[in-house]
Amino acid sequence: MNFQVRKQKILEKLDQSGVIDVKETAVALAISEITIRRDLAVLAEDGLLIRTHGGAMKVSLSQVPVSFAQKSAVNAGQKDEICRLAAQQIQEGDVVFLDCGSTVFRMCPFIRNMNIKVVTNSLPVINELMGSMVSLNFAGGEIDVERQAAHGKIAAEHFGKYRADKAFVGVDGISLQNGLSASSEKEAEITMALCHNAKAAFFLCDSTKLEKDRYLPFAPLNFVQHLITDSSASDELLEEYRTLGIRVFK
Amino acid sequence: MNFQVRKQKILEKLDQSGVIDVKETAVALAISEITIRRDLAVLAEDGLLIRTHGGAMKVSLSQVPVSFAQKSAVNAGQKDEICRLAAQQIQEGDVVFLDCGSTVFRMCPFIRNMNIKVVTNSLPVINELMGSMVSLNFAGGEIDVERQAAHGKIAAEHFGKYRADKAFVGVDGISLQNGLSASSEKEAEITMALCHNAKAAFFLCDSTKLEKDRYLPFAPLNFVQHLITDSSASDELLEEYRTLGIRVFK
DNA sequence: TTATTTATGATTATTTTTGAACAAAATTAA
DNA sequence: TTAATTTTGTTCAAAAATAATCATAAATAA
Repeated sequence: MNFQVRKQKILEKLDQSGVIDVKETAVALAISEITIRRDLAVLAEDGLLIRTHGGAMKVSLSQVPVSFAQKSAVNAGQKDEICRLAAQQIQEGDVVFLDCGSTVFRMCPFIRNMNIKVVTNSLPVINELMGSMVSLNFAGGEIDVERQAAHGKIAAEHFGKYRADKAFVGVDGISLQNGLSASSEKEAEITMALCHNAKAAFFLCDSTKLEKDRYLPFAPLNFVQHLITDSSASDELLEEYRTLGIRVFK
Repeated sequence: MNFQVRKQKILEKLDQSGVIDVKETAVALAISEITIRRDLAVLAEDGLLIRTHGGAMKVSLSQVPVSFAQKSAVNAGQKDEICRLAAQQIQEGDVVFLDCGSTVFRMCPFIRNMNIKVVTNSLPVINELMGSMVSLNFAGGEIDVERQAAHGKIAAEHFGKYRADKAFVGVDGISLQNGLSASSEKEAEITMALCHNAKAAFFLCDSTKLEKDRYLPFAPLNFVQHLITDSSASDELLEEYRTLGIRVFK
C-alpha cells in the first residue's frame, strides 16, 4: 500500500470519526507506526489535518451542513411549488427578508440569479446563496445550532435597521380561529421583527399546516396580508381566508 | 501488445480502482516493469494520471478542496503552531472574539471542546464550530463573499454590544517602524472593533508577516499587547518587540 | 535486401520509502 | 511538584522503486 492509498484511507477515517490514533491506524492499515506518523506529518503540512499527540484531528471543511438539507427535502414537492410562487413575487432590485425556516430555504434556487438584496438570519440560506447574484446581509446574534440561524433580541433588532420591500416567512401553524402560532418564542419573535420592517409580508404555508395550531399563538389573522400555499390546499378553506381580506396564492 | 492497447488497459484499470501498482500491472499485461513505468511517464505527461512511487493514481483523487479551505491550508504547519498557542490562552467560560482571517479559522479544531462563547464575523468559523461545545454568536451585516465574512459598520457595531475576555485577530502586516497595517479598510475596521471591546487582544502573525508593511497602516505598535508567532521567527527580532512591552508567544 | 529508427528488456547506480533503535520531548499519573 | 509512561524526532540500515545506460528485437524506410 503506497502513500496515496494510505492518505485516502487516513482522511476517510478522520472524516468519519473526527480524530484518529497513530496506533489504531497503524494496525488498521497494517503498516508501522513510524510510517503513519510520517504520513500525518505530510498531511498536516498540507493543512488536511491537525497533528495531535498520538494522532490527528480533522479540519472539517464541509461548508454546507448536511442535516438541514435533509430536513428541507421533506415535502419537497409541495415546498418547491410554494417557493416558485414566492419567488415570482420578487422583482429585480428588491430588498428581501428571508426567515430561517426549511420552506423559505428552498426559495434559494429560484432567486439565485436575481439582482436583489437578501437579509436573513438563516445560515443555510447564506451558504446556499454565497457566490450567487444575490447581495447578502446576515442578521447577527446568538446562533441556535438546531435551527442553524441567529435568534434573540439582537437578531430581531438587526432587521429593524433595514427596510425591506418584501418579507418571506415560514408558518408553523395558522388557523381561521386563532391566527398565527409558532412552536417556539424564538420563531415568533423573528417573524414579527421581519414583518414589522417590511412593506409586504408573505407567509409560506404548505397545505398540511393550514388550520393547525401550535402552542404559542403570536399574531391575529388580520396580521396576514399574503399567504402562499400549495395546490393540495382546499379551495373552500382558502376562500374563507380570502373573504377576510388575505391575498392567497396557490 | 502495443502502447495504444496498454494505454487503454491501464486507464481502464485506473478508472476502476483509483490507484494502480507497477508490479501488478506488469504481470497483468504480461510486460516488463520498465515498460509500464515508461507508459505511466507518458500518461502522466499528458495529464491522464498522476504518477506515484510504485504506481499511479487517478487525477480526481489528488484534487484540492474549496477556496477558503485552500487558503487556510497555506503554511498550515506554521498556522497550527500559532493556533495551538493561541488556544492555550483561552480558559473555560471565556467570551472570545475571533476575526475572519484564515489563520484564526485554524483555531477552531483547538477550541471545539471548550465551554466558551465565541463571537465572530467569519462564516467558516461558524460552520466549523457548529455542533461543537462552543456557544456561537455571529456579527451580522453585509456579507463579503470573497472573505466569507460580515463587514462594514453594522458588523463592527455588533462587537460593541459585547465585552470579550479575549480577542484573536490575524495580522496582515506588522513592523517595528510602522506598527500594524492591513490590506483593506474592511480588515482594519473589524480588527479595531474587536480589540476595543476585548479585555485583551492577541495578534496572530506567522513569521513571514513580521516586519512586513501593507498599504494601510491603522494602529501604532503600542496598540499591540500580545503577539503570537511561530518557531521560525527570529529571536533577535522578537526581543525587540519584547523590549517595547509586547508579550510575545512563540 | 540493408540501414535506420523505434520499442522493449536487462543491468546497475541512485533515489525514495520504510522500519528499527534509541534519545529527547511531551503527556499523564502519583 | 517529581516520576513513569507515552509519543516523537533522529539516525541509520534495509528494501523497494526508479533512472540511466546499454543491448536486443521489431518495425519501418530506403
